[in-house]
Amino acid sequence: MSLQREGKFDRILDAAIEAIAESGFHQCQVSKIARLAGVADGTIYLYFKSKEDILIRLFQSRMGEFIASIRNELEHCQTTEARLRTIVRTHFSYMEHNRSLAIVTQLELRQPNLSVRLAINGPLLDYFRLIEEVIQQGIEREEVPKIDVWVARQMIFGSLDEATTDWVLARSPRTLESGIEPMLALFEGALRLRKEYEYNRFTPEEKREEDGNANS
Amino acid sequence: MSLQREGKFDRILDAAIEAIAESGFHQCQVSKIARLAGVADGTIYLYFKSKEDILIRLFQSRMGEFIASIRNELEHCQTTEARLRTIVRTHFSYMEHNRSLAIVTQLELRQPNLSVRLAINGPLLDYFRLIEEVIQQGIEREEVPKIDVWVARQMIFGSLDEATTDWVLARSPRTLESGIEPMLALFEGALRLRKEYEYNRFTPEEKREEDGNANS
Amino acid sequence: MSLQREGKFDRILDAAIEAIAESGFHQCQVSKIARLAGVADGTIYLYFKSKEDILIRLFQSRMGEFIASIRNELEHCQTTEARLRTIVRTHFSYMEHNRSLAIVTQLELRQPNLSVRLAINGPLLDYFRLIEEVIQQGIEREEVPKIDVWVARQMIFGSLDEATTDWVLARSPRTLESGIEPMLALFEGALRLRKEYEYNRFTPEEKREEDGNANS
Amino acid sequence: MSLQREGKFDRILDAAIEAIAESGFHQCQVSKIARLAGVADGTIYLYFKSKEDILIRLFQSRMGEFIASIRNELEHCQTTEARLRTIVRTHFSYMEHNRSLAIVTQLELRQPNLSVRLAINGPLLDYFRLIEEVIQQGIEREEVPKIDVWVARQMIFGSLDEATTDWVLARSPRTLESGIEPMLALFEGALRLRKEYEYNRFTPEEKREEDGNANS
DNA sequence: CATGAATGAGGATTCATTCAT
DNA sequence: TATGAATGAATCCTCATTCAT
Repeated sequence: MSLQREGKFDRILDAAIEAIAESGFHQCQVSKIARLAGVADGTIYLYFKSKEDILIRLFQSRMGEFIASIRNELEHCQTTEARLRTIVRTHFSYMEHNRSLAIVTQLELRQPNLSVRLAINGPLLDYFRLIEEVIQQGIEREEVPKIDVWVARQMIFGSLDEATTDWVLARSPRTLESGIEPMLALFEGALRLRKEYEYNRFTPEEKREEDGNANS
Repeated sequence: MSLQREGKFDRILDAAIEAIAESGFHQCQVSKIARLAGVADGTIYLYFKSKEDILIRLFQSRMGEFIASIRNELEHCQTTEARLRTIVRTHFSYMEHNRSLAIVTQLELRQPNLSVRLAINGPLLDYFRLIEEVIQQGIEREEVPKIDVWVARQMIFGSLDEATTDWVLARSPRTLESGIEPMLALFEGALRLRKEYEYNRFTPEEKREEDGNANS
Repeated sequence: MSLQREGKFDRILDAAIEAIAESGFHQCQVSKIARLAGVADGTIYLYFKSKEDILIRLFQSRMGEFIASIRNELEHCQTTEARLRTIVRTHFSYMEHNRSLAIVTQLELRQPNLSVRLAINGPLLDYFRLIEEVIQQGIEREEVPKIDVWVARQMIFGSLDEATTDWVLARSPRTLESGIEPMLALFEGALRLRKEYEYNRFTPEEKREEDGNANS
Repeated sequence: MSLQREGKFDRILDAAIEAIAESGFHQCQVSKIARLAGVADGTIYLYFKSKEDILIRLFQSRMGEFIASIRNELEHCQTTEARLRTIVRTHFSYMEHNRSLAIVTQLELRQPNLSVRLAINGPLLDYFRLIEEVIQQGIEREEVPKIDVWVARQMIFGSLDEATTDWVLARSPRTLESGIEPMLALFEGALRLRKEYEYNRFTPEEKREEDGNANS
């Protein structure tokens, strides 16, 4: 029963992503989502409080997965460089492999609507915190000089977000993933990242390990 | 006559900025803008094609001014560092001194609506081009290594935009202008900016000049 | 379900006839029709595409019934005289017994609006064809000399229509039905109708039969 | 001055006929009429009370001319046949030579609007009276049996009107004037018109005179 | 007389949401 | 749980008319 519930919940969420990506949140009627999900209009309201709630829960659910998967990958990273690389790579490839979701995230979720913004804030602040932790850790590990963590986070998230929006709007014909290395290089410069091998040149085993991660 | 026309055009635009910033574009009735501007509802439509057209022309007009003023200031800059500083400083202080406009720009203009996006694209691409020109010039002047100009622009604009949105949403209690120096430091690192005095250490007079500019 | 649907469709149509006859099509708000029909405003749009569509479907529906009932009565007529009488009598009595509909038909449906005219044309041409068939048949049966069928139809329909409009506008205090016999006499003269008894004076049984029909 | 006044009055009227015929009364903005007439919007209101007043005065003016010209021609007619012929011929050829006016008369003037109808009624009743007089005179001169004058007028006007509307709507490819003779034949039959030569076969001079008129 | 910029009333329609079944 | 027919709130825009010049 609960499984069936979740089945329908996710079916509606998936239908919503496609429908909203296709026609936009306002243009997309609840009845279209219902049709795509194979349920009656009224059934939507057994799982979601409102149309807006679909958008919010959609973001919370997918963004939660996204952050969890980054956190998981970060576990295996030894260096700040590797951590940054993980963030950039995961951000770009996740978006590139979920274009409909990216459209919703980059365009439709930018609703000037207060309640949407507030609800979105939660997962977004989680992501911000994650980025800030990586920077903070870099500072503590002395890979990064004492910089303004808040502003650095703005830079990192803002850059990733802008690149993703550019790609969604097809402002350039490039793939999103082709931006990983150049973006990473900028971040490393911005953070004055001292690479492991630069100061740890006598512990080549660490370096190798890290290289492996970096190239994966 | 034409003067009066322009007077009314701008009065409506100013009224729209306040009204939209206060209640949001969709929630804000045309009659509210008319009331604020001190004209009849119908008069709006002598100057604008539609409610949406107000939003579009608003952005085009104010963003045009903004870009023109940056371009003007850039004329007087001798170094890439000074140019970057001009961009960051002008961006942040313009927004901080026009909070209602910033709200409209950062929140209301992010309409997922296609025709709005298309109309907004023009001035936005102008701004992108301006940033890219600064970077390109830096490369040509060998102040900046050969980097990916497109991605660097994404970083710079994305960072400024995210910082502005953070400030508008009051995600932090900081002023926007307090972010100028830290953000600039990040950009300089990202671009591996070779400062004038580093390689021109024998022409200290230039350095002083540039410093003066930077502190203005 | 479908029965309820039809029930509501007709209730809206009846409400529309009353409301439009009372205040005119343009003056009559959709919400007034909804109120009269006992449904919500939005419900109207489950059954009709637009306010104009109500007017069109109204004519198609009622004019369809009207033509069908004439066609049905014509089946039992043996002579052209009887057929003409059926047309005149049915036209006048139908209108006289449905004054609101007549008002809509004679006044409101004369919208100079193209899409209304086009939609109305269908049933109207049906009626024209019906009249022309009666005349043509009269010619073939040699009750009527070879006249211009098209012009004869114009005369018959034009006369009936004008008389109905006169009555609707109360240009005379007469009842519409009091015009049946005089109008019929004119038509018979116009068509030089050779009455049955004139050339069939030796088959009085036919005459009687036809008289019976004519007076029914 | 008064001449100039009339000049402008008529220019506006002519502009209105073209504009209304082209786009319909409701679709045709006052400013379009003003542009066509070469005057400012406000000037219209120096000559007409309202937009509706244009329509009304237009009909009164042109219909007045039309009726006057028929009355004038009727003066020279000796027989009812000649008079009927004059009415049919003048009606059809006037309309055929003034198509824009015909469009306005047959379509746009059929406004379900009460004040328009009332104002139109005047000239229309004049025309009705004119027709009725011809019939009445026919009865008095014993060219026509004692028939219902009111209904006969309905038939005559209704037929002419319907034929004109058919032509305006291009329901048939025929010219309007090709309907003169067939229509006249129908009217003569309807009125049981005793032609002069039938009962005056001993006064051939009258007959000749009338023939001449009839063929003109 | 002439202008034309300014006025402001007025209503069809959509679609998220409900609730009887 | 699931349905889907019914609900009804909420607003942009047009354009005839005015009146200061």
